[in-house]
Amino acid sequence: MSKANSDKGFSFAINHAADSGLARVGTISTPHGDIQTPAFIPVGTKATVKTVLPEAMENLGAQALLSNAYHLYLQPGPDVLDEAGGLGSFMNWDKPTFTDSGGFQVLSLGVGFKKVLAMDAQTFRSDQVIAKNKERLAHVDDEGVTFKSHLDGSMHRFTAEVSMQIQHKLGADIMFAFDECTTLHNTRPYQELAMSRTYDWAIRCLDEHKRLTDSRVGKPYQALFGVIQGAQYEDLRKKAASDLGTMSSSGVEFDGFGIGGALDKDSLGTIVGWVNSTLPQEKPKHLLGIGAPEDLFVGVENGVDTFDCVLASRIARTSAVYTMEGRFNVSNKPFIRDFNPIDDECDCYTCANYSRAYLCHLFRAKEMVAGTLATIHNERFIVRLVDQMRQALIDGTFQDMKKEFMGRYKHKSGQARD
RNA sequence: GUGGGCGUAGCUCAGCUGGUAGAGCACUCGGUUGUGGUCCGAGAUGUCGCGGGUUCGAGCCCCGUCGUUCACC
Repeated sequence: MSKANSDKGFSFAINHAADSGLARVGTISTPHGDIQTPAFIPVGTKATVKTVLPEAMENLGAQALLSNAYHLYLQPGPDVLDEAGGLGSFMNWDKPTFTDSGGFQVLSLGVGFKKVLAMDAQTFRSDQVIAKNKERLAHVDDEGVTFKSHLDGSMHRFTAEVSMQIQHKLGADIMFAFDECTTLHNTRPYQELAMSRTYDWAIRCLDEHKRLTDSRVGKPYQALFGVIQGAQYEDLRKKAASDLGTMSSSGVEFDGFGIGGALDKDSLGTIVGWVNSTLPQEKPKHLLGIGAPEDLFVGVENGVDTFDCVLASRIARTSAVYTMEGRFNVSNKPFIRDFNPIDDECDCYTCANYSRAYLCHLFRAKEMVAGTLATIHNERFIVRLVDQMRQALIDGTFQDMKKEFMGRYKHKSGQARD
């Protein structure tokens, strides 16, 4: 049992460590309540999980939500959320909240290509991830990032200080340091350059965080997580983890850590293992942007405590749904007359009340509740899967559970049943 | 009744001076990992209204015919 930072209203306790390896079960305590880890944190980028009401997110077991500083800065602006009493109050969510720094978005939405967080080698080779006639909208320098708004083209600039100021106004319980997210396309020298910037920005985030924490008297404590970069390189990842793991500035250190950047899907576990075995064991680790079922197992067994990912909700909006047998597109023709639930092993609201045929109809008719019902299902599926991993860790059956799941879960399935 | 226009993929239409057909949407199926409810990718689809003729060759030219539409009586 270890506990860190319990005097500030934020703490992390490890309740159970796996017999071997990095996996553990813990509790993150925040001013807005606890998060039992490992946990999947659904994403509500613009202060809403797209298509779903906060009550529904609570009912499906979400312990916290993650929003984004870049998006909320552009619209409606951090002052509005500050006046509203913070992100949670604004969106009627009284449980814990996270905000991402915007470091990823100023680049991924602007620099000219889609960032890819985890990819297989085949995808990497294809040209679909390469810029295609897109205007370069962002410029990175040692001080920060200058970028154009994707909404109206206006110019803006984020620095470590700006990101911290925005995130303090947004008021989430857990914030992330401003970092430079690279891709697998970047050269090793560029990765080193970006990592050294992220290091400098991490110090500046701690300094600004300390200044803002002291100046915003009476506000609930907001925790700050440093972000580990270093791409696919073992020495860079371990150096980043070592540097940020021991970093202290203005008398404060990071409350936890995010693992970011480009990750080859096949080496996800290896990279996360390098990082988590180097970082201080007693602090929580968040794996940024990863959430495919098979990747969650790999993350958990390599010591990840929390995840966030848009995948479940994004694919839900275009009709892809998860089941224990694999994922499939419920809008496909075979499901027009399939009156079974999406997954009859699922305990979600959608599966309890609606059929594949109904969802198939809603998607084909382009009705908005299609996205709502599919998102509720997919978010429940992923939240529950990680909850089950947590229980399996406690029971000492994690590897059995993983083997059983991976044996059944096929990426392509979707046979209609009668 | 007379004159003109138009009949090409399920829909709306492109097809230059003749070389056996394309687009968008729809449809079928993939994809989407710190969210631009977007987008990307792949695929299927035609007796070019019908019947003759000219030509080596006709969706394109000629004749007839059917349908449709407009104008004028």
